[in-house]
Amino acid sequence: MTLRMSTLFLRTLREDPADAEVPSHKLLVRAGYVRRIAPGIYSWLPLGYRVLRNVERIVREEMERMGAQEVHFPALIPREIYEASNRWSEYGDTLFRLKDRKQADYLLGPTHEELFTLLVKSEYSSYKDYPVSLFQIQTKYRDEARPRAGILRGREFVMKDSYSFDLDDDGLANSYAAHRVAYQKTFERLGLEYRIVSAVSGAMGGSASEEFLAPTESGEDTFVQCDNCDYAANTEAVEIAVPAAHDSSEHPDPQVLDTPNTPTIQTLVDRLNTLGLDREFSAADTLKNVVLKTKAPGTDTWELLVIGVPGDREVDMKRLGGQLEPTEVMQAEPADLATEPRLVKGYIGPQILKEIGVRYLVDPLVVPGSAWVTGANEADKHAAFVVRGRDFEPDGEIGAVEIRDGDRCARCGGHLSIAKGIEIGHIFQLGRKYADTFELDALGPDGKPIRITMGSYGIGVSRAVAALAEQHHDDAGLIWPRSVAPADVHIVVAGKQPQLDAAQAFADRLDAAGIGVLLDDRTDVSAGVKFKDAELIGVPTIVVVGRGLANGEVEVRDRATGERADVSLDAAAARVVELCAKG
RNA sequence: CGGGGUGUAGCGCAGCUUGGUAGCGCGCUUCGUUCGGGACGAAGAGGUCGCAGGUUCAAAUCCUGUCACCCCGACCA
Repeated sequence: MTLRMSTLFLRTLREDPADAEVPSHKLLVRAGYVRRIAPGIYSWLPLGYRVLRNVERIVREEMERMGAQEVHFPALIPREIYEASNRWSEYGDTLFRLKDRKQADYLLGPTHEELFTLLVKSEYSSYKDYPVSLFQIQTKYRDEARPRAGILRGREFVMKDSYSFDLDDDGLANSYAAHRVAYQKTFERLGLEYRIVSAVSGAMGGSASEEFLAPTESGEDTFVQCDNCDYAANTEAVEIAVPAAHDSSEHPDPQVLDTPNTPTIQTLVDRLNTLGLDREFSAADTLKNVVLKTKAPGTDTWELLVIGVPGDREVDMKRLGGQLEPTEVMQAEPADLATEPRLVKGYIGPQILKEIGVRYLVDPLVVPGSAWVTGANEADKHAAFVVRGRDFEPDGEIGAVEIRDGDRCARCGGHLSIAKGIEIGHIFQLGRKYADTFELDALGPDGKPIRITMGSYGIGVSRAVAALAEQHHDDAGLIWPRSVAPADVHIVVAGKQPQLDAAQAFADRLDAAGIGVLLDDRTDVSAGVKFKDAELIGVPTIVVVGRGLANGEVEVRDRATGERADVSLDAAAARVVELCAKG
């Protein structure tokens, strides 16, 4: 089909919109793909909607190829359904709630586990029906605290979500693996560069969970990757290599030191090095004990928790929070500390925590048998040679330190580096949470019910458009992969009537061959404007019908590489057809 | 929720300190010239200066309140 720019509903902008920060947002607005309606809510204009539909099409094809079947649920959902899973209250402010004329409560679906589970429950009852995978491509609503970056994080967005239903864990593992492969194919076809990273499985325990991240500067997810092996993980889930355990007998007995006015690690290290202790101390020799508080789900009381990390490291609250979920964790405030007078701010050591009944977890870097300088639980005093396993025993280990560039890979010892990415997909083994909630059972061959186990899989469809724009652009504009581009070829008419006529005929010829054409047949703008617009819009191949036409030639340009070639009309047509066949 | 910033024409901005006829660029309309890298000239259309109240002879400008939006953080599949 041919889109004519003389009548296309499109207005490109010469300048970046004032409210845009990231490249995808700037370019999608400038090129006339989307327009903002409200924070995190966007309209899709003709070119943008074509890209969105192309992404949808590829996602749909790959889902169907792996055997999932498409359904479509309402976005408007009555409260009762969310009440059953307790999410009407649990979801909090992120849920869009509304009332109908009878004052009955409704919500706009932020995700659809309940509806999928209920649908399967209502239709299927025998083990012979399973396994089954269902998916939908749907508009989701989440009242995000802070929408940002255009369509990267919106309050209304398009998502493909699917669920697998299996009779046992092996079945679930198979469904999970099938989705994983389908996602790899999908993102490859979309032309998105991605990493599969291990994620925290969260409250459901032990099950596999992986995220598909598109590496880009503007991403909001931080992940860690090894430069030597293929290990990659979300910073919440990352594990880093730790030194070997020490033999605790090689350390001298603990020794209390006078360290007045040393409430911070730096002041402590400075002081240690003036004591003439026969060695140089650094922050890494100290054990920092950070007081936090936690609240288990369903309870109302906060409990103190002390985390021990090497003094040269910060505690990463995000990483910690991810592992402790669904328990909430926060920094303890002075008022919380005051409830336990034996905790002396700035001089806390783990030696007494058992005795006073405060839970103590250490980062794995605090290896068994290691000796530390740490607080002596007395103002202005620290203790040296405090040994894990001899002078204190933590209640457990938890990865708590902020990961640094250059930390070692737990698998191969290679260097880890930190990168940012956009989460474009997430697959995880949900298990029986919703099956339990809704009592989703199949009747087994022995006449006994079998509780179904589920997997949950999502692809951010509209977000993928933004991720593509982030990964595929240059200073001049967008550069779409052919698979999602709003057209296959952009024909620029640079000249008068003969050029226009020739371009029309050329467009018709390509159209007949099934090529998507964007024809710039505007007669009221200069060639320069058309070139700029073509680069901004980002169709992968540009054909200029201009002065070369006198010799029967047109110019074929590659948007990505900038390569140009003057060729005959026949050769140009053949070239375009060939390029599209490859894509 | 905390911190920072911005609201003036469709878009991007100046004007506000020191109150006195609301401006610039892009875009838009008409005519002419130009026509392969965001052309030129001429003539135009378009704004309750976020909203409300106050001070004043007079408010885009000063004061008070309020709303909205953007960015950073907290939070969040």
